Amino acid sequence: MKLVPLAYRIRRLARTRLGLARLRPGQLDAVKALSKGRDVLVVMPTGAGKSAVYQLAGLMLDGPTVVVSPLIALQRDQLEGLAKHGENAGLGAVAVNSAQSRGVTDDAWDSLTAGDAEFMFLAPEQLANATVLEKLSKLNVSLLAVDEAHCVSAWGHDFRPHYLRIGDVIEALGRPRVVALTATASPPVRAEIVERLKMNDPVRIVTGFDRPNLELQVRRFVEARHKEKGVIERVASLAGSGLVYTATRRSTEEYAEKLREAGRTARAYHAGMKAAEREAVHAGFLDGEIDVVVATSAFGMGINKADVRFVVHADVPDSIDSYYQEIGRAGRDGAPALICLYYRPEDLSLRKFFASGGPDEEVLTQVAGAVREHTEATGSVGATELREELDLSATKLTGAVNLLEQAGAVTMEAGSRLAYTDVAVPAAAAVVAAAAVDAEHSRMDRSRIEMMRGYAETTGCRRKFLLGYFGEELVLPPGQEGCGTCDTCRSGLAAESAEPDERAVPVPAGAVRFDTNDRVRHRVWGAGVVMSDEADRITVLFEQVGYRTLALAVIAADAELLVHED
DNA sequence: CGGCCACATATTACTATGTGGCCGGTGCCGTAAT
Repeated sequence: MKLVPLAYRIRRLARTRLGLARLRPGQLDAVKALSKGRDVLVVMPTGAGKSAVYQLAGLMLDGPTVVVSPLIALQRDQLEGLAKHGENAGLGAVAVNSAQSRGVTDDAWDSLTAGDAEFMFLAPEQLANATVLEKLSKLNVSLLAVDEAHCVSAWGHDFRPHYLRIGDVIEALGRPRVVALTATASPPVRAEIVERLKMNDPVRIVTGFDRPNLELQVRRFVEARHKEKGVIERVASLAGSGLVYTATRRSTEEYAEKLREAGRTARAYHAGMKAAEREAVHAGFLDGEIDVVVATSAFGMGINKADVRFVVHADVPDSIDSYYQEIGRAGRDGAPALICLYYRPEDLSLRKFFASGGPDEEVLTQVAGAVREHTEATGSVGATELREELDLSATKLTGAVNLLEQAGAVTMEAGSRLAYTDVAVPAAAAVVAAAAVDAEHSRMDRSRIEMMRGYAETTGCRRKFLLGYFGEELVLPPGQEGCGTCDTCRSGLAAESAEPDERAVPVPAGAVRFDTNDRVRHRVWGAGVVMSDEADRITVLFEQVGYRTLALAVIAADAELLVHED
């Protein structure tokens, strides 16, 4: 056999099958690593060609590729994208979901089994279906791609708990290669994706987060009505099309109406609207008929419009991760775009309410008790059997099982059978342990909200703050401090606050320095990583308690409080 | 946690302020009723 270099074969496939003349370095590295049998985590901006990574790797590896995708609408887009290249290119793709007829689903399985289709798209919930899993396990799946992989962390804990079960599915399928792809993931989110998907020492390909064409601004308000007025007047005056994000469905409708009165073709968008109406707004925005969409976080994934000129937030989102996702929809054509957050500290309270979540203790008690009884009687219980017995929705049951499993009280065995780890432990103790796991997660969520407060209230360079959150340093020409294009840099506030403030408690000259990405240990909060360092404070992400900001003066006054690790 | 609504009360005829209760985001799935 003639030895053809891997990179050459990949490039040839890209050219002949996908019609891609060139591959970006990250794409090629990812496909190479997958072809050699490695797992890969890809963090790349939208439009950089994440899809091509799993498409090429899927073609390189023998056996079908399963793509886990959060929305059926996204699955359709991907199918259409592949269909463009024609089935003859070996790119046959099918989907399995509840929105299509039984016949279409049967055909999908047939063409996958016959080898006519290489790719199967499905939502994580499908993988909880025993029939689906059984069919897949007979097909020698060679690659499992998790698209929009940040959903594992963002949705897995409560909203869509099946995201936390994908790791078990991967093992049940005999450990195919795994590729996780997302545009936005801070270091802790990356770590969580790798852990939850049980990825095996993955190659991490992370391209830069900086978007220099986005001008970053924050406007702070005391009165709610002043903030609303500010948003309306600003958006009414901006050129081009854009997005306004709000926290509630109701306020999307209110802002949209006021913006229409102010002369814009604005429409609301939220998950409470009828599907046809949502599609109409989406389509109208893409073709330019609608120039402003006022939306909850429902509007976003799969929106591919290059010339979005502004993203205005009328309410603060729940994390910098979400914020970065939402503002990242602006200026994809590379031309300047305006990003402005209209901020009131009180608006954080709604986010705290959503973060407080908390497990349904009654459900936890039911599930823990039932699994324990079954384990005593027969050793284990099937998930479907348990769901019918307790009359719970799949989502509720999975959420409870996830927590009990993380607490070590319940174990998932082969064939998705559940077993109680130690029947000597009463169910009530398992419930307490599971609630503690959930409380830890809520603490992490609240600390992420605090980071959002930090961004809104910082007097330093906002771009530096955002990049620091994603573990990246702002690279500037020598002598230049700050990006120069965010509001604090333009006003001189960032430069001013970078100078030591003589009114502040002085930091002793000989004090230990902490730099971004240093590993540290706090006497009370344990191990962590420094996420950002400013003139008088640092922010640390602690493994147990999440993000905390510490004043340098306080650290300096107590040499044992925070120390370097290693 | 904070905003909004309905309703009550107070002040004085159409409005102003206070109080208690309730609500608030993201999407799969599968099944029942047309």
